[in-house]
Amino acid sequence: MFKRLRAGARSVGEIAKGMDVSRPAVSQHLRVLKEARLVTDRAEGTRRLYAVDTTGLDEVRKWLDGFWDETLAAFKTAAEREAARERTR
Amino acid sequence: MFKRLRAGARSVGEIAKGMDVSRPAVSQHLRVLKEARLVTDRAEGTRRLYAVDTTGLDEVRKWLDGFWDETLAAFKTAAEREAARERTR
DNA sequence: AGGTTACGTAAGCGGTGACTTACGCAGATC
DNA sequence: GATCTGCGTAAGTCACCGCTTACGTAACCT
Repeated sequence: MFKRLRAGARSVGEIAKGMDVSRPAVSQHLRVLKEARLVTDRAEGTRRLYAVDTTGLDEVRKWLDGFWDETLAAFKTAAEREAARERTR
Repeated sequence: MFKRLRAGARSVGEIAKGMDVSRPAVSQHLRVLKEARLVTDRAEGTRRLYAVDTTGLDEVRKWLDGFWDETLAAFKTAAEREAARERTR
């Protein structure tokens, strides 16, 4: 779903076509993506175009960066402490 | 769970203590983390120490980097195409 | 106005995943 | 050898998630 939207704005029907799920299922997915600020929607006639939303994307990116920083930092200190413990044996 | 392991090697009981799930539940989680190469385990007497595995961590990191590259690239070209379409109006 | 298209939403259902309890087993301690 | 500790695993239960079907609605068309 998200990979399809990366290529540009798409209508619900276009997204659903070619996927092995029904159109309402796609709508429901788009709703949670919208709530997560990962997509935006705008009406165009009877159709409804969805596109990726950079705001939520940036949030995810920042969160992940922080996660990696914390993980690597914690792992580094843990490794150093482990090495120190090894040395005093 | 993973955040606890970041601080260093922990036994199953230590991890389970303070969490709102039972010890067997923690064991099951650790099993899937182990299969995903995200943790390693070594026996120490009757206890079993778990620690983060950098190999699986690197794989995740690489996959995420590729995902972000693809996403941003696709989004960029989509935005440019959108801008061009706007200009010819 | 009537019909068609494209969509969202409610209702209902099945499968799956995460948990708990119960049990078995290896290692330590005496 | 007996017991205790720490753990993994099997079995069973339950809530939740994602899907489909059915229906209602707004915008376009003639």
